[in-house]
Amino acid sequence: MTSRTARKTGSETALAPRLPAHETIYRELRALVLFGDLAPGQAVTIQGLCDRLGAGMTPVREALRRLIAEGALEFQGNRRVSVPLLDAGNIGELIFARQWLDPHLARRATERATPADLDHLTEVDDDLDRAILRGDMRAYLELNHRFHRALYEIAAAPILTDVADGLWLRFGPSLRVVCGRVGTEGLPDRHKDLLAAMRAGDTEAAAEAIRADVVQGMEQVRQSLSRQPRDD
Amino acid sequence: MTSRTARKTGSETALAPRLPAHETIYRELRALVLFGDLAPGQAVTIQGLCDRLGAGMTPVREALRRLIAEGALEFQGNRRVSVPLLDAGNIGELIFARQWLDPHLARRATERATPADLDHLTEVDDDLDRAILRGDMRAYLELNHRFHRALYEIAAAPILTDVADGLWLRFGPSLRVVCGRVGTEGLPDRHKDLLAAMRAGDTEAAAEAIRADVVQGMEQVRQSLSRQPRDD
DNA sequence: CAGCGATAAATTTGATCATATTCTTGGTGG
DNA sequence: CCACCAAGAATATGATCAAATTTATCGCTG
Repeated sequence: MTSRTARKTGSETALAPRLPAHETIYRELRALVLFGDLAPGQAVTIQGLCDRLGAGMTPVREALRRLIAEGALEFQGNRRVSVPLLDAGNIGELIFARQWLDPHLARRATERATPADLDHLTEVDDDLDRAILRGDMRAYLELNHRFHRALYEIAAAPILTDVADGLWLRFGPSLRVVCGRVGTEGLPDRHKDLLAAMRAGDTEAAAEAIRADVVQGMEQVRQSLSRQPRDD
Repeated sequence: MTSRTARKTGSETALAPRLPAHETIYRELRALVLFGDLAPGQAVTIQGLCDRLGAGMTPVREALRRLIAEGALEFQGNRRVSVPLLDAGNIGELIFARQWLDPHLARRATERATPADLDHLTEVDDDLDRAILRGDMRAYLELNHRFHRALYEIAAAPILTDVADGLWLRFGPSLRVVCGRVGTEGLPDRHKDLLAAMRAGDTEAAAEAIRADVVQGMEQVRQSLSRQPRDD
């Protein structure tokens, strides 16, 4: 990669290596969508985001295009951009896709995981448990995402990981809504089973554990959505 | 998705659709990638595209962001954007994904297809046959894509269709390279089997037909790629 | 004296902004 | 109730600034 930092004058400002503005905006907006700070159906305007994020409009426009392309936002009318509202059919598609993708990535991850990888996963899952006990929903959402992301990383399948990331962006907002209704009790956590299977090198058990985790979570979304499809 | 027709303008007449520039640029660039006019590994610059397409840089930038988000282009360094070069692992991922996605969409399409849908598919496939006989590779690529696209449309699963579109964008350039070596003979065309199964309403036969078609085509790509992974 | 390497300048490219133009929309008056 | 006008939002242009790559020159060494 671009490890050419030694070239310049010795001013290493720690963690601010001049990240482009559109990249920053993109990540902020992505987090806003992924963790439900923007509710499904909520409309956004370019200029509104310029104010909210204190940025020029060009970077905001580029970030929006990117998120629209990834399915995180929807280009509704000629004028409106909003967070997509999922119907039962959409949820069905997402369940189907994840039910296939996540187990496959879990199998690959099980085959390739190093002890350090397993330690890292365990660490994230411990944080996750603490967040659930604390009742901290936002932390739960972030850590649950981080756990699955870490699994994808281990699987080392860049294209499938991209696809999985896109799916997360699509059901993220709805997941937040569901958690708002259900609370942190009863949240799916088959991660212990998964970790045990991975440590034992049992690929099929790992795949089944993640499948159960995914299906349980997504079915909650489906039921919650069908019970009350519109909610502002 | 792209339902941006003029709503109530008095003078639409299909002459000046006033399509936004970034949308036009996006479609041109997308076609360039999808049908192999940009070879894998080829680098593009924003300003180069501004010249090539005779457009301002803002629309080009937005179109590029979109294509990068869809995986059609790769954001290599801090400065380079290029068509991704696929390795054997990437091809494996794509084969796996399509082997799951396309049959599923074919099943749904078989259940939902109207006679008019079947007629349309048959028509496209006839054009496809003529293109193969003619040895017209570019037409083959476009019509093959259009055939699968039409199948996706019938399946009426917007999210999965988006995912499938993304996969096409990723292997499109390599497909062109392969066809350049193989020629139009020996190209996969299990479309007849698929159409027969769909007419009979046999969902499983349809799924198997499309699976065979996909796997045969993708395996050709894999073999061609592994035989000569680097080619400038 | 020639070749190699490094540094510095120059050119090319990318990122951002301010601004103009167009299109939608909503309100008002006939 | 329809048409026209005004306001606001989004699109698109060009200029400007910053960064990186490339090239050329200079010094050092063999």
